[in-house]
Amino acid sequence: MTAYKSNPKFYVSVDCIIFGFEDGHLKVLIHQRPYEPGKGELSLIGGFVQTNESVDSSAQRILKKFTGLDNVYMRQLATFGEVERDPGERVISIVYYALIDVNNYNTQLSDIHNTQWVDVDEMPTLCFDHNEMVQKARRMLGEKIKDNPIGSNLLPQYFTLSLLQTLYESILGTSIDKRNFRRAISEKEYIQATGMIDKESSRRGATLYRFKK
Amino acid sequence: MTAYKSNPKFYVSVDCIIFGFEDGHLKVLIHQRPYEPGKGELSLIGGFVQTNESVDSSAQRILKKFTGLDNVYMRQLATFGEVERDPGERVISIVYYALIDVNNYNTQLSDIHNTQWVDVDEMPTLCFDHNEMVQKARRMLGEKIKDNPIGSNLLPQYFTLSLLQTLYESILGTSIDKRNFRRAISEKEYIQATGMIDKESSRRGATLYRFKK
DNA sequence: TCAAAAGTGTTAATAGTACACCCATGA
DNA sequence: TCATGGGTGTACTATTAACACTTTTGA
Repeated sequence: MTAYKSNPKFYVSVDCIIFGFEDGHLKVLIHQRPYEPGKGELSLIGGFVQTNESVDSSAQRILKKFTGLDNVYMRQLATFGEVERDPGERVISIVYYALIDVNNYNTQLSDIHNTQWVDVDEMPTLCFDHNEMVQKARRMLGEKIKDNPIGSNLLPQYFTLSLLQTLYESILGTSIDKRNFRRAISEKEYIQATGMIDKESSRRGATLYRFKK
Repeated sequence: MTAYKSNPKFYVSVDCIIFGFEDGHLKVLIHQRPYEPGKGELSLIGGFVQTNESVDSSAQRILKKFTGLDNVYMRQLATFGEVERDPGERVISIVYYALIDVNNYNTQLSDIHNTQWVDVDEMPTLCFDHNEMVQKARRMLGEKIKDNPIGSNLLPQYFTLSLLQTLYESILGTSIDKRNFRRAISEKEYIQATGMIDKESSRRGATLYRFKK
């Protein structure tokens, strides 16, 4: 074990890109950094890895602290390790992205931590390298949605195909032909129609779908 | 800056999965761990991140130390952060994979560090979570080769299409139809025929190709 | 003369893209 | 009655997959 002793140790942080889908737009949860350096600047949700937890657990703990949520879709994105990335001290940051349903998280916690949703297409300047992290996460999400049913994590349990299409469009940043989209979705076994009709979003009413589990 | 002080620090290591292509097989460079814990066990090439270098630079330094090579294709794979992953002390490991030409690296360094190439399809048991790292890197490589000209990093400057096909087959773990393969390759603008003929590998002789840069 | 690797086209199936109109309803 | 979003099918194009024989040459 003494062989390790000659090496330096580092602060290791976790930063989370928490995606949500609201008003037809893909959004990211951010807040004001509560301490120096960069106090008051906009920042991703983050925290430091502790000794008694794995890095993955740390990410889960942080997500729960800010949203109240457990058992969330979360994946490791990448590690950011530039020497000067944090102007205060050397911190190596391991970045995760998570997908949550904006209608189902703890808004009290949101108030406490002053979090807010910002449109991923209109990201303000964030502190440090956080904008770069968001860009990378967004590209990853675009790759994922092509063959993973990740929409289930961003949408309410029941949803119309129009809403699902809007989600795809906002993640991919493109517009999609309605008929082609509906055909493609109907071929996916993990999305199924319920008998229910949504009368909120249109006069005629739209079939509600859900993800199989 | 004092806000960070209450948090723990960690050893951070870099482990490299160095891929090479030899005798028609995809191989990984490993060696015997030179210190405890696990001294003498088989291990990926690795080392500790130092204070004066970014994590990326650290990976480059380690690669150079073991192979003598600079300017190598190397990408970050993932970070492994389980609490007990290293039985000695808590070490968070950031994993990279690299592609090198087995005919063009420093074999003196290889002797010094006792490195050896092992077939990725016949991996021995490595220490800690290193086998898991290799598996993940291999999957990543399979994804990459589908639309990146990464073969240029694993092959000599001039190569036959048969050799290129064998490379693809060993990375993807499948067999590929020769005519379909050659048509697909001929449509890629980054691979071009030279006028040269290789007379080593066959009686008839095969056209030598190269990657454009 | 024969073993060994090089080289070469066609057809079928599948996936993706483009495109426009009628329907049901509540205000 | 009309504005709003819901719902539907077909033709074209591009990509992928399956498949077998001839050529050249050194031993």
